[in-house]
Amino acid sequence: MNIGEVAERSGIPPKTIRYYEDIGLVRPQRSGNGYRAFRETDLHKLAFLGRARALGFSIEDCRTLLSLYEDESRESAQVKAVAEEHLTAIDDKIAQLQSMRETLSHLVRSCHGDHRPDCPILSDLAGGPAGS
Amino acid sequence: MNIGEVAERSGIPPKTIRYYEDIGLVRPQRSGNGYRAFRETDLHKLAFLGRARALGFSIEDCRTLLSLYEDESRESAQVKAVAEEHLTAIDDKIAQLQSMRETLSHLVRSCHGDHRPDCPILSDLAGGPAGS
DNA sequence: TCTTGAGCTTCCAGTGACTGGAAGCCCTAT
DNA sequence: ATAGGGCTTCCAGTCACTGGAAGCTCAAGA
Repeated sequence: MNIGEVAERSGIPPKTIRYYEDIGLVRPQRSGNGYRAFRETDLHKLAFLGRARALGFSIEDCRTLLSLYEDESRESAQVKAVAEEHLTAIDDKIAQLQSMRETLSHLVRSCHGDHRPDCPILSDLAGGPAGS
Repeated sequence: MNIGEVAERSGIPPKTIRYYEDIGLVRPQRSGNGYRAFRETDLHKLAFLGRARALGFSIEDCRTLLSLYEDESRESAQVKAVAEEHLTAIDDKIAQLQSMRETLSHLVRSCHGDHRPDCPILSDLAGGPAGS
């Protein structure tokens, strides 16, 4: 398989596949013409990577997960630990965004949003409660 | 004021303040010795930037918000538009993270996490429902 | 056979918003 | 005189790609 077909079947753009090779996540063989020659296992790996990335795992996490996947003697606890840590990071991120969201939506609601210059959003940014 | 004092009072690290000068967000004067000489208005601007960044506004949004802040003839609708767009982006991000969170927490719950190698997390990554 | 166009290759640079580090000047205190 | 801390600039690295340029390969059509 050439890179184009792999890209289509895995849903990962050619550029990204080349990048993954650069950083050692996949190691396709080469044909005589210098083209990358992917086997089914490479495609499988890339699909794995695509799903892991879609769940927000970092590239380094993906590397770990792939190596666990290929390690017959892994312990599921290792996988679970990686996933739990990531889950915690996601929760933290959500909490942070929700806190921003709360402040921001409050400010947006309090701004009349017309042709006049007074704006509680700017007042808040300019110095906190001085504007409220 | 030198950069150190401004950093302390605004909560923004010196490196970041220099970066903000590089990209034209602040324009401190210079003393005879080449040191940056910040006035109160510069400090005020940096505090404004710190709050806007804490709400997740991009640097470009911050630039816009600063210029609106300094524009006496602004219309509050302009400010509100920027904030609403950002709010929508935050909502999108939260939704995306919550979707990840849901899938991931489901997988984590279904993994026994012991010394055995079978792992529904890896099975899912390796090909979706084939592992369940 | 020649050409055309798509697909492949590599390499370099840019994204956002900083952050770390090196080399070196300035200022104050001892 | 020297030690130290603070200031300066510039370069490089972060993360995960992504765009673009220059050039090679291959299959199809005139």
